[in-house]
Amino acid sequence: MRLSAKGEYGVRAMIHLALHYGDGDPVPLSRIAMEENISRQYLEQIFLLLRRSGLIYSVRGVKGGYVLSSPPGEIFVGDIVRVLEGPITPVDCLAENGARAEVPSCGKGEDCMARKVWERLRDQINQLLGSISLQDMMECKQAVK
Amino acid sequence: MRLSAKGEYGVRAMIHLALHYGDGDPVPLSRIAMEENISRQYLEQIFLLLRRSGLIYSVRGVKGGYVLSSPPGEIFVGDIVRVLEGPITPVDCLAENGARAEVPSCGKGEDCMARKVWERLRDQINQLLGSISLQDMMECKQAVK
DNA sequence: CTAATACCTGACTAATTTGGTAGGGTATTT
DNA sequence: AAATACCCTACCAAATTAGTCAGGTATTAG
Repeated sequence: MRLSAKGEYGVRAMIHLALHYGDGDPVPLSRIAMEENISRQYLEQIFLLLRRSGLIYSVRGVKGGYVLSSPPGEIFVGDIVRVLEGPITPVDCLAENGARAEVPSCGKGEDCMARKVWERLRDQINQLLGSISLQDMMECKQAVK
Repeated sequence: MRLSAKGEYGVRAMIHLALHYGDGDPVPLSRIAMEENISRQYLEQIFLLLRRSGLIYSVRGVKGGYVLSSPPGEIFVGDIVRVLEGPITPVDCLAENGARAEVPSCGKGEDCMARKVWERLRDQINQLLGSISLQDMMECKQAVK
């Protein structure tokens, strides 16, 4: 039940961008890497994913860098984590076949007793991560349950 | 944010034991492995951990097998997951130094904005997994929030 | 125009984790 | 004494993780 460094770094970097949102000019990756103590080349990989997902956009050239695509209030931790870590689900057996509920490897169907727990857990995690925006984090607001 | 097969198998196997709790005789591992569709030798590794943790005990010999150490109402999903997957924490920076709050690798201290999110997430997951017992799962009860 | 800055990309890699197997042992009971 | 079933160590292949390397391309300050 652990995020990888990718997700952790990604969230930190996005907070960093949020703090400079509205400054006028983009934040260079090298600066984020330095201040957040993350390898520049590794962070580039992370930003590649974030950019492709549309959460941020880039400006090339001398005074280039990265900018949030939306205001901090409209980007949620869950969005970031999903982009960097894939779908949030405690076990594979309920990953992304959605309402189909294809019979999983365990051979049990709807009557799998463990399944209900994992569903509840998944929903709670998603609900929590989907309710905290970058804005909330900047203001240290506790998200409302 | 995913459990490994170890945790998933472990919970399934423990539910299996719960269903036979009070039967009088222990459930052989080979039967659980077969009915749950898990490799016997892999399940042995899992049961080794569960036994050492005290959640189950074993009976050797011909009609041997495994038995829950406590009634199903007193064993919680969180206990099982913690034994098999280690402490439940979304990121390492808040793993198990407890109240010490040693300054983590990111170099930031208390004022790390991401940290609060991870703490909340950790607490919610722990609370949920700590509130669902094997008994609840057998009865398909939804744990009370 | 050109040098510097900064993004962009693919390939590679060492270490760790994961999900097992193999092959034996040991205790107990029928 | 033979069968059952737990016990334990060691090994392994594949995947993942957390990066590094070595370049490329776009833009702009001067």
